[in-house]
Amino acid sequence: MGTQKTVERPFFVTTPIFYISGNPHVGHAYTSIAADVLARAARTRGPAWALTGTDEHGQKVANAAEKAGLTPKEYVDSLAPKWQALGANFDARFDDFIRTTEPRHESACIEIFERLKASGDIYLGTYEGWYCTNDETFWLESKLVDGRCPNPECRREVAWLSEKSWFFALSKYRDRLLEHFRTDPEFVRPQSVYNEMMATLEGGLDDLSISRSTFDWGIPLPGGGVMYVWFDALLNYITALDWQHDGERFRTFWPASVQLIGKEIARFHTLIWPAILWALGLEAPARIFAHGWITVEGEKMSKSVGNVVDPYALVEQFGPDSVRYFLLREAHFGSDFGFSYEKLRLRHNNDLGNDFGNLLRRSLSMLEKYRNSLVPAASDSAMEERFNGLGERVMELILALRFRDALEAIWELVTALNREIDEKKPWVLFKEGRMVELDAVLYDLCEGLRWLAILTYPFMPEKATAIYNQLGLDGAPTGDWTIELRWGGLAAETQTRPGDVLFARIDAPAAE
RNA sequence: CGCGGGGUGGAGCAGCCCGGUAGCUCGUCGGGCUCAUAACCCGAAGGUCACAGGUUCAAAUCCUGUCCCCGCAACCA
Repeated sequence: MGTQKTVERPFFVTTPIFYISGNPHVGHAYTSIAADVLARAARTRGPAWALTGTDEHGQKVANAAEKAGLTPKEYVDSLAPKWQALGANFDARFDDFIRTTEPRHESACIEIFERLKASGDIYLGTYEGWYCTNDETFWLESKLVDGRCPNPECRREVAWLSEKSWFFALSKYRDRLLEHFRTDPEFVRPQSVYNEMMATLEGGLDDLSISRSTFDWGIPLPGGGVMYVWFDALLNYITALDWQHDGERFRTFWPASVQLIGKEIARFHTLIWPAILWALGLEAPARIFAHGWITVEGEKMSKSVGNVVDPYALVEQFGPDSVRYFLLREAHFGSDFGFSYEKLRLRHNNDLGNDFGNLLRRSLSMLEKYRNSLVPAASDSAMEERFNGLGERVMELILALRFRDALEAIWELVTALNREIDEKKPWVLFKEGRMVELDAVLYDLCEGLRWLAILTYPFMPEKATAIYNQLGLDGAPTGDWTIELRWGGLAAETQTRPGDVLFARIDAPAAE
């Protein structure tokens, strides 16, 4: 089972560090939410660490800063808080947020550079290619359009340039990468990305130029030039753990359990990154998972197309938990996913409002009417047998990043409880004075809801906690599932506290 | 011959790697219930799994070919 190695040791999950220029959109939130769900689930069973951050070097940042009339440092300092706030807006709690301009990162990067230089994995060579001075970019001959810069807004003439550059001996690691891919098919997920990277590998790898000398916004290298932004960016995953001083955090959490990425950066993470780690004598991450893109009406979100969905507006209208639920329930993690407000609204109303929220409400309402809001004593229940393996199943699905399947499994319990009410008809039992039967139903409802609070917590921490509290339980449902998820865990005489509607219905916007 | 992803009941998707009753959500139709957020429960209709060949006792699933859609310069998960 591929999930084994991700659960038996301290759990470490990362998002890519976000390139700081530009604005956060739902896609960034999507990655952060997924990482948060993994971390929250993992924390119920042991130590877990979630890392995110910002990628702040490079030509584009320097250009943008200049345009804004700021130094690059001032510029990135002004933007970083916006990215830190992104996770918080969706209740994604990271244990650390690293910025690549921090001393802890830069100094570790230099040390890595020096070490690899000493070992021969980094060497001085010559970088040649067609260079567009306007874009300050090298282009492959095959990309040129009529021999000119392929950027449609540029299209200037390019010049053949050759400069001294530091190289990372990537090609040296090709065989080991091939071997690694073959022996561990779970290393890169989903399958489509694995296949594509495998094909790239089979096609051969070139050494990677890792220094730039045409601009200076980057980590300065001894002897001049700056480190290529991608090389520096990848290193964040270990510099943040205090690799440099062989810190306890590093020793505890490396190698990473799951590194989440968007599929467009798979090459860097699945080929270059492991090679760098091996060059340093470290282990590759256990798994790299590339999720799909959120598309809008069939197109990838992009600023130029103007179809970017603003994550803050979504949170404001639906709340963080509904958006979290929607993205993970509706999308097949790993495939592209078509976003629409209407789908979000329907999930919010149907799954969360009608099925789940309403279940809580009707249950606690009956308990209030018939039993003064006091939980009856537990008795034998058919629910126990049917659902006793649910926690294990859901945990396994979450750690396998099958979020949708996990939520579907949880919803089997939601449906079963709603059906239980219909079949047992507590209002009839009450009228006829069949109190033993009534108590049995009411107990199952409350206990089932307690389970649901625990199971949905990683996905919807705020609402799950609210449910937990309405059930009369204090704190948040973050306990160890193997202990908490035993039918009968809810104590008799617990005083429930029916509260507000959890997922208020949201009506469709009026037709124009 | 550039690379890759995809074409499954009205809509959106799973299943395909490891062939063997085609599954989920929404929508539609019919019924039940009244505790509840006009919510809940049950049942039904509806699919030549893009098309054509092939392999097989058996193919949505494997192989070959064809058609159509979408990504692959930049911003960027």
